[in-house]
Amino acid sequence: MIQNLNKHERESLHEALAKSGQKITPQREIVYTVLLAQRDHPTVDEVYNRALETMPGLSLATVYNCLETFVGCGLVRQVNHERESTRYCPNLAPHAHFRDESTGRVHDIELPKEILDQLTKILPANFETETIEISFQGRTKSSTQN
Amino acid sequence: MIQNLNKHERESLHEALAKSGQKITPQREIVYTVLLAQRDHPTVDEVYNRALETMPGLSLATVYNCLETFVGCGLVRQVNHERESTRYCPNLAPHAHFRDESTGRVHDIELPKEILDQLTKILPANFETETIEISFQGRTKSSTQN
DNA sequence: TTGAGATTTTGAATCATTCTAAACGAGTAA
DNA sequence: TTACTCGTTTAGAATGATTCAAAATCTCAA
Repeated sequence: MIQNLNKHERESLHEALAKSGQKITPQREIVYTVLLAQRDHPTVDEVYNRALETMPGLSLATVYNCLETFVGCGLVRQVNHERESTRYCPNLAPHAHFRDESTGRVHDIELPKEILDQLTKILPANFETETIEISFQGRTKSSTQN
Repeated sequence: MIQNLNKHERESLHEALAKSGQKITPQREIVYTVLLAQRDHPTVDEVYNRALETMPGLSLATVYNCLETFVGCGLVRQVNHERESTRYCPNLAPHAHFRDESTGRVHDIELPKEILDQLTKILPANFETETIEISFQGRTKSSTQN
């Protein structure tokens, strides 16, 4: 079952929403809770189904809305791979993603600050970056499967 | 108007198709020609409309087919940004993409080999990469607009 | 407690992409 | 030449994730 948000988690949610002038709603709390509970980069549909267990009346559109709101206030990142359904990730530390083609799973890859710095340096001077997305695609060589 | 393929370009097309056991067709030549003629990362629809000028009967499905074929034989790369239409890019040198939010345009950014090397090093040992996608999103600070 | 404005809900609409089945075409064997 | 085979193209239908619209409901500041 899905744990409630702890004090710190609830605070960052409320803070982030307040900062961008949005309201706290049960739906938003639950969707955020679902994201934190299982950090496996779920799709909207997966979030929806997990959230339904706690709030049976919840609608899919609301999940879309909530997630969009979270992305808007920087609480959550979108993960896009090819044309697949968008996935969502509450890991705010700079990181890349590795998508395992055999399982479809997405793994977070910690991203050293130096590399990020170097990356921004390859841009022409007048290019101002807002977001950088780095995604690997490949396979994991079994044995110690992650 | 769209130039024909030069000798070298036609050769790489034929070679790539032959290597993966596929046929040379007028449609494929035209679609490839369109891609080389204007390297602005067109969407399928844009490619389709440009190609129609040369081959009025061409169908959209065929453009999808051709582009998929090219990606399959490594002649062309897909460029995905968020949920937008897939764009296509005949630049085979390793490079990243910068998407200008104000214009929607996508710019190629040359990618130094060292950075690529460093990037593959941050992966766990058993992760085998097939493709890496690096995309920046932001704005260009006018003045010397590119 | 109230009212304004934000949010949620349902179901319809959109739109890029994929699928299907029939027609076509190039190359090969007879 | 003719027939055959297979990959390709075509048109249109189908799919599926996402967005939209309008009405109902809720949140929060006053």
